[in-house]
Amino acid sequence: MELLPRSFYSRGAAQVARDLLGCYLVHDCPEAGRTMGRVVETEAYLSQGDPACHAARGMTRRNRVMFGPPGIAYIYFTYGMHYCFNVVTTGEGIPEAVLIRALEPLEGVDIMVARRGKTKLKELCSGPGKLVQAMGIKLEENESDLVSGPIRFYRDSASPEAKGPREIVATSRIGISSGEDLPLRFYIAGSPWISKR
DNA sequence: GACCAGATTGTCT
DNA sequence: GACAATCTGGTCA
Repeated sequence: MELLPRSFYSRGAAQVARDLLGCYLVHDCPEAGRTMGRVVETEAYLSQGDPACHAARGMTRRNRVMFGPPGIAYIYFTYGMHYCFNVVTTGEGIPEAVLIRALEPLEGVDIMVARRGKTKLKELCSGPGKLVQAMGIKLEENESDLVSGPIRFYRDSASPEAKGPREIVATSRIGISSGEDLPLRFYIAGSPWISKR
């Protein structure tokens, strides 16, 4: 397992979104322990020509993290009860991010079950709000460093099969009311762990 | 399975 | 005051 370096995030959000598929998201929680999942679904939000991006109308208190350096967590609250976990990409002053939409649960499944109150494995991480709850990611971890903080991404450097997913599908994003035409949602073809077909 | 309404509150105009 | 990068549990088939 190899920690993704800062340079991984210093690229355009669409490229990072594709390359994160098949990587491993790890959260080391001091209280509950470690949880880990494999990224199977992502969405990119761009700084240019993307009305659905939070930063499309300039910097605000909520989205200011997107304007900072890449490799930082952007976590926000929405719909009055859910959180979404994003990765800031590209470069300082260029507000782009990748939303993590679904994971295949791998480690600490018992912890995820307890946090989610669901026993079906497919109900643990098959959606952006669900995986935040299952992984125990908290709003306080907004702006934390993905290279040195409690939330990190790894890739499997050993197995050639795990170097990348077999096939990536690009479709329109989910849950937005503008920019629906852009093919910026990516998932691993045939994965049973994604949020929707 | 598909479709739909309701929950619930921070953020921005 | 409107709306949100969602989830859940209900109905109907």
